[in-house]
Amino acid sequence: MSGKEIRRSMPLFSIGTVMQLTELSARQIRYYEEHQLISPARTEGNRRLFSLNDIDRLLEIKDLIDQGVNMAGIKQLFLVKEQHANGKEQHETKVKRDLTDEELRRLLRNEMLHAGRLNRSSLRQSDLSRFFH
Amino acid sequence: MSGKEIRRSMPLFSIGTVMQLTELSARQIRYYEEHQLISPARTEGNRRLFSLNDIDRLLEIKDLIDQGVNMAGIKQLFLVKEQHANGKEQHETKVKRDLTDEELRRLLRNEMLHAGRLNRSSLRQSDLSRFFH
DNA sequence: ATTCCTATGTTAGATTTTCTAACATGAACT
DNA sequence: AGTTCATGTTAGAAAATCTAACATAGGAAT
Repeated sequence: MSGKEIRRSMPLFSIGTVMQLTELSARQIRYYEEHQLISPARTEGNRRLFSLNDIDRLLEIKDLIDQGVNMAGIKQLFLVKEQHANGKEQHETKVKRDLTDEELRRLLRNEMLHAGRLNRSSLRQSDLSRFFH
Repeated sequence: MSGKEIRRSMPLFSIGTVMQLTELSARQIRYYEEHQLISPARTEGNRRLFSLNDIDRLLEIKDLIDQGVNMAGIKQLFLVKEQHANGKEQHETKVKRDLTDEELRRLLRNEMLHAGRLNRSSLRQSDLSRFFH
């Protein structure tokens, strides 16, 4: 169903509402956007408008940060996840082509440590979905 | 499920969002509140915060207004509906006790004319629910 | 131990959004 | 012609949000 996707990506929530829903500060939310972990829509007057997907992402981010993953790690995890969702097979090579050795090591360690967590994070993701209907 | 009720009554949306979702003007929304057709929550700073239920109600109101029902009529219809939902049997007598003859006639006519519509309105009501997963 | 970096807090000033209250108005009714 | 209803419009105030800048605790690197 593509309609579902549309609904979930519809910009509906102000940052104030999102703060309460996620228990993140405005500063944190903006910082995560600055690091391109989310890309909320904007009103004509430049105020952020968040979708359900944005909120799910923020909850995932919160989770990952609790487990010690940093911005770069989260970004890569999202990339991997996206590629996985798209059923691309060459992701291993493609994703990691432009990483330094250092980053690569850190990433692999994170993937090891938190492989199981990621799935839990997906469950957590549905927490918010369950809020609706 | 009472959890569902809680979710649907959670104050989440600013008036700007609701305006777009319902295609009603701020003036209209406030006017309907003034006539107690909705009772949105408020932030600490007194801004309105609407729930999914509020939005469903607004869509119903819009529908009824399109069919020529006025504020008083809509209020009574909501009362009847509520009573019906609560499985009260004496609603016929109780609800209409304090209506003038005139109002009663108008109400009955509306109920006749729009009995089928009201159900459609209930379908319409789920339009928005479908927005969320 | 010092320095650097990361994630977050805090503050300031500007801009947008929303609020209430008041006045205006066309349509329908009396 | 005068009312009432539903809505538009305007004005001024207050709240929410924005960006940018500076501050800082805790870890990481040197």
